[in-house]
Amino acid sequence: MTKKVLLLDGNSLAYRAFFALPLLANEQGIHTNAVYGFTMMLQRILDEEQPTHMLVAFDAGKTTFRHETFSEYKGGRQKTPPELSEQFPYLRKLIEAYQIKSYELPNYEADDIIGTLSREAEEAGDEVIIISGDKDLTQLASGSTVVYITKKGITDIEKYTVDHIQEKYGLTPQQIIDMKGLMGDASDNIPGVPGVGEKTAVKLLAKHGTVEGVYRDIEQLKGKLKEKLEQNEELALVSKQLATIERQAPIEVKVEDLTYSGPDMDQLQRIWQELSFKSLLEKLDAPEQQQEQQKELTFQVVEEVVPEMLSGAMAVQLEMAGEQYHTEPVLGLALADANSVYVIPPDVMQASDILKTWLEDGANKKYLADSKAASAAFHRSGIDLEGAEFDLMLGAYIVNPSLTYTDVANIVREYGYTDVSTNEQVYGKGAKKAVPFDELLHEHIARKAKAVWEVRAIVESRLQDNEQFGLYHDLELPLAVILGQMESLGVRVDRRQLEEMGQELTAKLKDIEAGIHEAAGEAFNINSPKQLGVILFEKLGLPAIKKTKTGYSTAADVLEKLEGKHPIISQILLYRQLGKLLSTYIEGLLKEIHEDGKIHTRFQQALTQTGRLSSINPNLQNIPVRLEEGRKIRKAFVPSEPGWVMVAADYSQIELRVLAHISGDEGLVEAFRTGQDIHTATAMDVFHVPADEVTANMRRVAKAVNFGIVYGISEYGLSEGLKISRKEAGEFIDRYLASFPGVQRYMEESVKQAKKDGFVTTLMNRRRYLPDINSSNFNMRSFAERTAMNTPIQGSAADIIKKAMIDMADALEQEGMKTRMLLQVHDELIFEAPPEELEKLKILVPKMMESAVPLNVPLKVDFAHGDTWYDTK
DNA sequence: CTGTTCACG
DNA sequence: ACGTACGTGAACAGC
Repeated sequence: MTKKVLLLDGNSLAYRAFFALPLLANEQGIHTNAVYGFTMMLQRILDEEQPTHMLVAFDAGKTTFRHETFSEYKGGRQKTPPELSEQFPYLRKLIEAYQIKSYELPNYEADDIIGTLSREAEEAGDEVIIISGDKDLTQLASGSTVVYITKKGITDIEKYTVDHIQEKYGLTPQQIIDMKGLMGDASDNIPGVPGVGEKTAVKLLAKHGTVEGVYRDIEQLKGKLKEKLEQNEELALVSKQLATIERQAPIEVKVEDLTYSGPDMDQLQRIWQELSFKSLLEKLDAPEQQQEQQKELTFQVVEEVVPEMLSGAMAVQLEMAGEQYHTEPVLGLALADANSVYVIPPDVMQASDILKTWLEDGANKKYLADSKAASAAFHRSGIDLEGAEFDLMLGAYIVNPSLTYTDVANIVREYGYTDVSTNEQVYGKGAKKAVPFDELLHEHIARKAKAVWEVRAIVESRLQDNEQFGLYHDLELPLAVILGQMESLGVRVDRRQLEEMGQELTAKLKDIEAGIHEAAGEAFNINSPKQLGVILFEKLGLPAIKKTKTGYSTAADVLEKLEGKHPIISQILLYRQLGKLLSTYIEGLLKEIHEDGKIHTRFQQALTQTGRLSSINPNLQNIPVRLEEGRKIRKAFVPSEPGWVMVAADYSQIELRVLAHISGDEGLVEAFRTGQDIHTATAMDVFHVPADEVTANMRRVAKAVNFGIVYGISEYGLSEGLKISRKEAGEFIDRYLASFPGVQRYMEESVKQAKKDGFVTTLMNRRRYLPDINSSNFNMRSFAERTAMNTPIQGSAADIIKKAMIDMADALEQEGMKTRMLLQVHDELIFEAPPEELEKLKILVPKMMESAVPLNVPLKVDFAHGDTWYDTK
């Protein structure tokens, strides 16, 4: 029988896991992230691969035979952080519990052990999988050996087969060694040839095969490259030698000794407990045991609500089986305080005036898991909830927006409370999802209410500690009420209008489709990038510009570059554009119109990492506007009262104004204070010309640079945005930062703050944690750095419009106006209004929005109205 | 259930 | 050298 042999690079994987995950710790304060990451990876591999033989190889000691060749090998490496060193004993114990063999050999590295064993296994005709975080190991790939290299994260894996290496580098596995020889490896301090990087190395090897081949043919080369190669021949050969994995190490283990037959479950459970791997333990002993672990809870299912049950402050859990709280049936209501828990079935709830009165009295404080969902659902039953004093989801979101807030059980677990089951445990998932029998359901609702009651104080104290209580209590909490009202009110949509547009579009699409099929010479699915790729790049022979993971890219920017090369391209672009309108906006929106003729979106208030809202079922924050054909969709969004008008008010350049404020950059502040066109002003400074000499192109460039600045600029990003070279993009950035030194300072400070504190903040002290900011992985770190620059800007803008919404809602009520706020689209607010209020609104709306938060530059709001949303321009 | 594409700010 | 602009949601194809 052939064996399936798994060889793991213990040190490399532990390092990867350590840097990929935030610093977790168990109850004794021992850090566990590396062991945890290793475990997750291991579990996944065991599930997927089901090996018959396994070994974890470790490096032994500091020096190896390679140091005899090159004493600086792996020199300049940072010392292993103590937070990681302390985890190695646990890692060993864990491997022991899995009953996996481990091995190390003085003077050799883990690579060499793996190299030697994989050779033996191959010779015996066995299948081998090598797992490491180090790409060096890919040199071991062969017909029967695949090398898995962890990608960002730890459970994500890239599989290096011979073919994959060929495709990715155009090299054989053996040539990986030659590549390392030429380009070196900074992390192992292998020098390589100075000035030769991956690109050059690959080019050379494609032509000359090996390092030796390059030097054999050295006379064919010329210029700088030849010079560099000649000067460093010795270095190249030594580097190659260093990069070569020893496949004949004097190891004492044999492949036959590595049999794997599963973990010792008792031992595994013990070590997981020691490390506090709760989620893994749960998986281990299924839901039954989890139920048993919960503390007993007494609750009373009531047939009638009596005043004695109701106190001045209670947790209120209104249970629905799904997320769509605008339509989802109510399954029951639970009330909890320190002394008692009551569960009220839906019919009892509906019938009780006592309960309705209590819920509508703001003097009674309610603590809820999701106040917006509850009040929207109560609203359907004719109950106007008042006095929502605590919202678990919002509180937890403000403490840390990076977690997902969909389930009470998962939220309260973050705060150490475990006496409640997850929705999945109670309702099941996928096809098996169902409402359970009453006893189970009632207990679940009761436990949720109790959990909210118990956890409230902890969440609030965390908010206080972080100086975020104000943000939570005075911004997000009142906003939830307003959003709930906006959602319940809904937006009126003209069904007929959409249907007519749909018919036109359908006819047009049919014509275009026929034209495309004719041009292609066959019928195919234009919506399938795979089929389309074959037609364009194989059948029609157009040049493939970009590739995706799965094949040719056919994205719009690629197709645009091909326009003019073949008439089919512009037809495809048009087909895509109109197809999107039909399926997403015509058919999609029609499906979302409720019986009242309105669309009731849901604003997610605890989702984005920056503090913005998002809109779902449907998304009303991405209704087309940039292209006229799409913009017409907005004609279907109409006032819900006859004769009323739609009103739109949007902030002009809010993000750049926020940047001016928080950076304090004098030039930027001055430009806004004097009311200049900001892109023109930027162009003047960047190109050193007076206003009347700024050309349209200069302004276009300045605008793109401004965009880039807000996003956390990178040369590459700007070069893509402007379709110019990276070098030119870099020059624009340098000139911008020289012109606006305050902005440069802000960028540096943001990154510095993130590195020091682990998070960045907005104007109102919203936080975003950036665990990757000190990552050793360039990509992850760069991403985190751009995020550190962007989040305070985008997030502060979100803070401002949220405050404006609260002020605006207050003002409308104060003034006793009929106007209704309907939608928020990040920097604009949409209303419907009776015409007689228009004159007043023209003053009031900009005033409230502009004064929401005082900045050191003015905020500016543009106001428009019309018969439909389309006409508010 | 994931990847690609495309709509918005 | 690395391979990206920041933040979202929905439809569709193809496993």
